[in-house]
Amino acid sequence: MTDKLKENTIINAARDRFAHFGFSKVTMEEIAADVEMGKASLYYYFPTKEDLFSAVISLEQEELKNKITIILRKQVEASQKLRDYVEQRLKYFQSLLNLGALSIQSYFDIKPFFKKLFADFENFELSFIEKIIEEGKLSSEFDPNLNKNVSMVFLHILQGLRLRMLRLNRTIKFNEGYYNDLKKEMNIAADIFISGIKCK
Amino acid sequence: MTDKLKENTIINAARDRFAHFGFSKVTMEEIAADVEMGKASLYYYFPTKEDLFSAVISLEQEELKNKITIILRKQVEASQKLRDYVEQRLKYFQSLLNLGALSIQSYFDIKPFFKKLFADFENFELSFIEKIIEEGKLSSEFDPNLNKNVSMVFLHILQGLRLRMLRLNRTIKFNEGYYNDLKKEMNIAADIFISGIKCK
DNA sequence: AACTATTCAAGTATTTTGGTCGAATTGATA
DNA sequence: TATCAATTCGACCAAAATACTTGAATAGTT
Repeated sequence: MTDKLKENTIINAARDRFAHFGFSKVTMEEIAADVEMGKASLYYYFPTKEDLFSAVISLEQEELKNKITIILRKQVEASQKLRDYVEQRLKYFQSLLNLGALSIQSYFDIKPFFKKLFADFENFELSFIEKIIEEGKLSSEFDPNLNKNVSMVFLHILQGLRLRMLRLNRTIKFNEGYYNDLKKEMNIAADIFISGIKCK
Repeated sequence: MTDKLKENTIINAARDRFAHFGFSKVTMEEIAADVEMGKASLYYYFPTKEDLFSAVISLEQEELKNKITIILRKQVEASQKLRDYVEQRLKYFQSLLNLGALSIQSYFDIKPFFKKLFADFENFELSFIEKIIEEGKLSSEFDPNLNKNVSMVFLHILQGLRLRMLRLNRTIKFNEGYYNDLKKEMNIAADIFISGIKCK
């Protein structure tokens, strides 16, 4: 097995564990056992547990980026693309929750090693939204005189809604009910927003 | 809130946690937080973590006992009752797995504080099977000259199949695939057994 | 043979966590 | 109000778990 392949094996095993138990509940030894290695061998590939976790998060982000890129290429109107984005983004949020990457405090008291990862991703998202809105302007679907920060505002609205739900989410798992509530809320917010930036 | 009620609140919160993460992955502090108490208050009701866990197991067992008792009262032939029992018992097995009560080693190297709990339950099961088989004999569905240990053998066959599957179950969760395999296997075994004790 | 990449058993240092204790609080009763 | 018992929790401790290291062994390559 090649080096890169083994790394992926580890990342995938780690993802399965994290997705089920969350970051703090998974030990390096367990992951090592999953891939049938000694614990120390894991440290050969990933210098810290956090690095391994970062790799998992990166993978998740990469997957979302792909999905988002696909949305961008679709032959639908810009407002539909925004709606699709909202949906995919919510799914990603849920998987982060399961991974144990998010909690009320970790969202504020965010560890330094995650900061960059999330910041980069946020930039990607922002430029994605900007592209769609630009597209909508060009096709006369959206008002051409929109404030240039409108993309950022949209991004922040979604972030705010998620954060709010995170605060409520004191239970073990982000359960189905909460998830659907948040989904509805997001869709409504997106609809209003889209309607608000459309040409009158 | 009364004393008994608070106890149940704790047990239920604990059950939710254990069902999701397993015994070893749950801390008393987490359970305390769930019921909005201090950790020390939990120890007021349950002197040890194992005691709390026992209470959860007891609850599960009680629920299975109820289901089994209902089966006994049904107006169906004895062989069908046995099949119903096999199904319910398998579900209970799965929930124990999720609670983290079972693992390959814990099945052999069973902790003393569980021993009695499981032993009592096994006796209940045995007498349940005996009743059904007696019933089948009376209605001439089963061979009246059966060896008196036939109930115990049936019980042990099921135990053996579960134990075997437990050994295979090295992954994180007893996944759907394994579960269905075990279910099929159990049903086949039950069918053969039933056919074997029927009147010819 | 010489060298590099990889593995792991057996550590160490730190954190977590099961469990305790005594003081504070609540609430009923007289 | 005073008293007493039931209940709660902050702060603590000892033991266990766990992130991470080290150094030596092994596998693989040239």
